[in-house]
Amino acid sequence: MVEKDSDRSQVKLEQILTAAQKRFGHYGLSKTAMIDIANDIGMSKASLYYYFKDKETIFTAVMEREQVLFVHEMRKIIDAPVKAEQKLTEYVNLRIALLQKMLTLGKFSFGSLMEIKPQIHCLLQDFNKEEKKMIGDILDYGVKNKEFSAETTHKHAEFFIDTLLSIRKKILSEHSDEDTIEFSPHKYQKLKEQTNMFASIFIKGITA
Amino acid sequence: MVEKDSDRSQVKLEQILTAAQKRFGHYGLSKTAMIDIANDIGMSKASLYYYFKDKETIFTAVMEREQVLFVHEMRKIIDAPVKAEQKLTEYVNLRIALLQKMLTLGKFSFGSLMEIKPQIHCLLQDFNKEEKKMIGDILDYGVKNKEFSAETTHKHAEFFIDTLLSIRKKILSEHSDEDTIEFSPHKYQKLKEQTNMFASIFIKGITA
DNA sequence: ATTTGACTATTTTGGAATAAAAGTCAAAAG
DNA sequence: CTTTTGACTTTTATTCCAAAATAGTCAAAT
Repeated sequence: MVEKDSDRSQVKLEQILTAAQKRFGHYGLSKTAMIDIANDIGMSKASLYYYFKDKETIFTAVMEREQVLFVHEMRKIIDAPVKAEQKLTEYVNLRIALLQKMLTLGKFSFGSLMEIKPQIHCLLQDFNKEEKKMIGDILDYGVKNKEFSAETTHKHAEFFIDTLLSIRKKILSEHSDEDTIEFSPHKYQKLKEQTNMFASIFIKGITA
Repeated sequence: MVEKDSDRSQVKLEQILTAAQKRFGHYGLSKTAMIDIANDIGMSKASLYYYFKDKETIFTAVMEREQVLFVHEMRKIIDAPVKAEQKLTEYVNLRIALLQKMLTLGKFSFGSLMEIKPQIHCLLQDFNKEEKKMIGDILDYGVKNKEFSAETTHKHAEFFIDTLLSIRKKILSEHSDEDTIEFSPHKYQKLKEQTNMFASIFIKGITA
């Protein structure tokens, strides 16, 4: 594994992640072989292990990239001078887009993959916390603005994130014969409807 | 299969269902053999097929019993002269109790069983519709009483039921290593908290 | 510091043999 | 005619195993 962060190393790292992301996007985690990624960038398989501990770590790194990007987008929304209500709505829409990326990326079933691989599970859990923090910030901002009633914003943020996750999981797991999930336009539509409805009722429910 | 509904037949039917319910409750659907049920009531396995088409039908019948009981309880609540808000709250609590019965009964994973067995899937779908109708009635009642804002109660009822289902499924599927689900006190508590919070925010969200 | 071929270790796959349970039916019992 | 059953066939689940594929290691080379 690489220790020193030379420019040369950084380039290689990016190269690997980009190739891996393409493979994972097409074939999913399990059906992508390390040798495939290596061949794509004209490298030997063994070299990959110089840069990354194992396959799971590469996958995790790819996911993390997307998450970081998402958090950046969200921070922009959080810092924007608009009503808290609008921030929540934008979050919901942006979150669906992220889901879409994650799914086409991994072709994983929420149910199986997450529980088994500890590293990925851990990453998602951290991200979940980050999300709750962001929503908590939005709610606090809404309370400060007399937009929302001043209740336990922490609990509300947790509830908001958890429920949205529940909705996503349920809709995605419908009709899943195999362990791969296809994010059909129908599911996309349904998910959008239900999450938007949830957001709108949630907002009304906590409005001062 | 039995055609004529003699008293004698009815007694046998009940006997089978009761024995089956015990077995399913202890060992779940897949780990309960027809021969076990037959032995429990001193009958030959072949006789069971005189009364029921197949194993799945027995299981379905057992589940249906519980559902019918639940609907009766709910109708009592719906007809009671209390605020719609209270009716919704009572529904949520009663619904958790039903879930508990269903789970100890079948030890099934929502994810696997339901999709595969068409008959059970169908029963649950019908029950789902029945639930939406009941909640729709409560919402209509609430609108009539000026308790709730007069919006599309039908859509709201659907959303309410679907979201509660999502929440149940997600919490139940947490940490499920095998395909059996244990309804631990911890999960029970969590489920209660989240569904109650959802109900309370939902009610505020649609209150006039 | 980086790369790799040759290596080992682990996982997955497929298939055949086996066991277990589902489901059928003709004949018997009441 | 209704109900029951032992003996039967069919289907499904389990086990075992060998072969193939893939993950991951390491000493030597660049």
